[in-house]
Amino acid sequence: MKIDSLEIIELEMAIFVRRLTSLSSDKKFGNIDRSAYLLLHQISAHGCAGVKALADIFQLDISTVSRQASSLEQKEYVYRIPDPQDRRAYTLQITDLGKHELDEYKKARSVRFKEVLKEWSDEECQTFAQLLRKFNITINESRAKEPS
Amino acid sequence: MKIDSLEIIELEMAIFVRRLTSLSSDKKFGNIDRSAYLLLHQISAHGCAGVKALADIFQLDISTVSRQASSLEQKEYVYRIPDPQDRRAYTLQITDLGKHELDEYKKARSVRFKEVLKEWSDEECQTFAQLLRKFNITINESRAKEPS
DNA sequence: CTACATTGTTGTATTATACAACTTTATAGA
DNA sequence: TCTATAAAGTTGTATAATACAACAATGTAG
Repeated sequence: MKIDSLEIIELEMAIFVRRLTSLSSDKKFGNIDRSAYLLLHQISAHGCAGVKALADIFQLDISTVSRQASSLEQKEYVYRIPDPQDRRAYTLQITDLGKHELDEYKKARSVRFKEVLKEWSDEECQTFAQLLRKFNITINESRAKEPS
Repeated sequence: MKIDSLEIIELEMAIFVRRLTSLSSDKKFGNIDRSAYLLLHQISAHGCAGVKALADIFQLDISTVSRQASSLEQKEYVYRIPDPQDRRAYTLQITDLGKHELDEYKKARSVRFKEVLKEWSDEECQTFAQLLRKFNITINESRAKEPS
């Protein structure tokens, strides 16, 4: 029944976050942490954006993203383009170095997941990938509808 | 192909952790956080255990678990039983109050997930639950084999 | 008996985060 | 047009979860 599944999901998600958190910090995979990864991925895949927009996307405080952006800028993984329309604002653009690091990081993570999932069948991996993606979309939608 | 799935999993997991982290802290669901929840669940479901054993299970530093345990003890969600064989050690036992709070917390989380997943079919929920559980078991095994 | 190992605690540092105060710039209302 | 308010970002400060190191008490093996 669906209720049973929900209870399993509820518990397993808590465990899952714990496991993934230690998996991620296990190896720092170079200079990038999960936050930086998501930021870099976002501007690399979906175009450059300002601090505010990124904070909205990731449901983080603007100040948090501001610091993450500074850190990325300091490492020269991104640079700022002033917004000609609005002199308060700017957008973050990924640099070649940033693209390179992002790629390396992705590769390192994929290697790790490949090893963890080496006994899983293709089908299981595909299904899991789809459901994870669907969950992320779902939770994003559900968040958008709610009184934040 | 499996490689493609792995790349999706790799990215979606990072997003997933971000989403879940903000989902969990969104509402503090009472007095319990994720760490406390996992600790309480562990000793409730799998019997009482000492700080060392719990740290091993969750891949946390002993000092971290020690503090979490103190915090739970202070809230009277657990109590300590000295180990008669080893006077350095003790085990943590859940109290009735602890059981109650654990239950409430589980319920609150389930309500939240139920809402997020309300449009999902029974089958999808079941499959997702199974794969999450399987992933947690897999990652646990893979960890055990490795040079920690 | 001595040396080493183990369980747990506590001090300290780090990291990711939020909130609040602030600056600069934009916009809307009188 | 002037003024009040809103918005984009930054920086100061606080908190929470974590790790590492130093330590105390106890156990174990040579």
